[in-house]
Amino acid sequence: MPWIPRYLGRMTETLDPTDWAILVEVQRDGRIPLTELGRRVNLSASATTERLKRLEAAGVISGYRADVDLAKVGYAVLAVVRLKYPGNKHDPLKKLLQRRFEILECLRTTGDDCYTLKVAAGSMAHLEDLVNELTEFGSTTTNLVYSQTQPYRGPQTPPPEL
Amino acid sequence: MPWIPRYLGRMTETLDPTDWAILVEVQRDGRIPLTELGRRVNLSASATTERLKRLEAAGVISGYRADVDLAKVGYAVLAVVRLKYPGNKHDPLKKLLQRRFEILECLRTTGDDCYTLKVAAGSMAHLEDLVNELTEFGSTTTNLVYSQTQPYRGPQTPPPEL
DNA sequence: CAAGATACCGGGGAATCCACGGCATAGCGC
DNA sequence: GCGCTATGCCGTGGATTCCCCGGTATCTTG
Repeated sequence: MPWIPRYLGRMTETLDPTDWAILVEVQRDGRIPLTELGRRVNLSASATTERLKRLEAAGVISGYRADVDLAKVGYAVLAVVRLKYPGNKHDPLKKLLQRRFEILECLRTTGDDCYTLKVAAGSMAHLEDLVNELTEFGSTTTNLVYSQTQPYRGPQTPPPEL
Repeated sequence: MPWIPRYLGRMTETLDPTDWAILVEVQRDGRIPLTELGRRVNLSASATTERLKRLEAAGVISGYRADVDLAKVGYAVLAVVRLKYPGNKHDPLKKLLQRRFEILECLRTTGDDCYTLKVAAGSMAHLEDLVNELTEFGSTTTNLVYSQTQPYRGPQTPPPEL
């Protein structure tokens, strides 16, 4: 293992292959015991613990989350809504995000549509009600999701040098 | 607490307010100890364990994941790419998903653009390289992400009756 | 070469997880 | 009403895991 100095708190961290192996495993199973994790990455439990703590302290791992099946809890409809947002009063939208938990994700982007939202609804009527409220902000474009060809996965390797 | 019969293995589960409280907590912190979780939802540790196991067995909780900060591991650029996909040979795209881990998510949707992808890149040159490869399948529309106004969050309440 | 820093290992006490049996209540059949 | 069963909750250990400690090897620095 080459010696690589670590400088914490920086924008981008210096991660060696073992760190990446740890990240891959904890992204796959966030509740894996540290002894098992150590076995997977060929390290003792205590060394694995130190690396994991460092990754958490540096903010590389920002937290652990349980993954909930939307359909199983009653959200049968998933949709992507793009919102063309005239003007620059963005506070009302933030208010809406705090009230409407059906909005699962909201990305501000370049291009004609200022925001791209991922929303979940229990029925088409529910989705219509939600889009109605969004349309008060600007024009919307809604696409229903057939299936998640690739459910969200985190980064698995460092980005290539380009 | 009202008595509610439970039927596992169905498309949608019957969840009472305590189940939802558990879901909210484990989505916020997937590594919370069961004793602490029980305290939050006013239940003993063993009762909490049984409910959690049931939710896992029923597939309501599909797994636990560590959340990795993309910028901290070198992915400075996040983008939404919409892909207009002529024809119906979808296998090559699946191959690409297995090879290109920069594609974090892929949704098949209704509308003019068949697929909506979320991709991460280390630089604009890297993103260009990636979009070039996607353009071989069909025409693409790329929007860079300024910021995640609302990072992904799971469902917090049952859907309203509409 | 000595001093400091980094990364790893191993050990032992504390906390957690897990499986068991017991208790209370709701629904069901008689 | 009266048993019987099923469900949900609790409490108790025994096994596992976590967490903090000191010790060692290697590399950097002066």
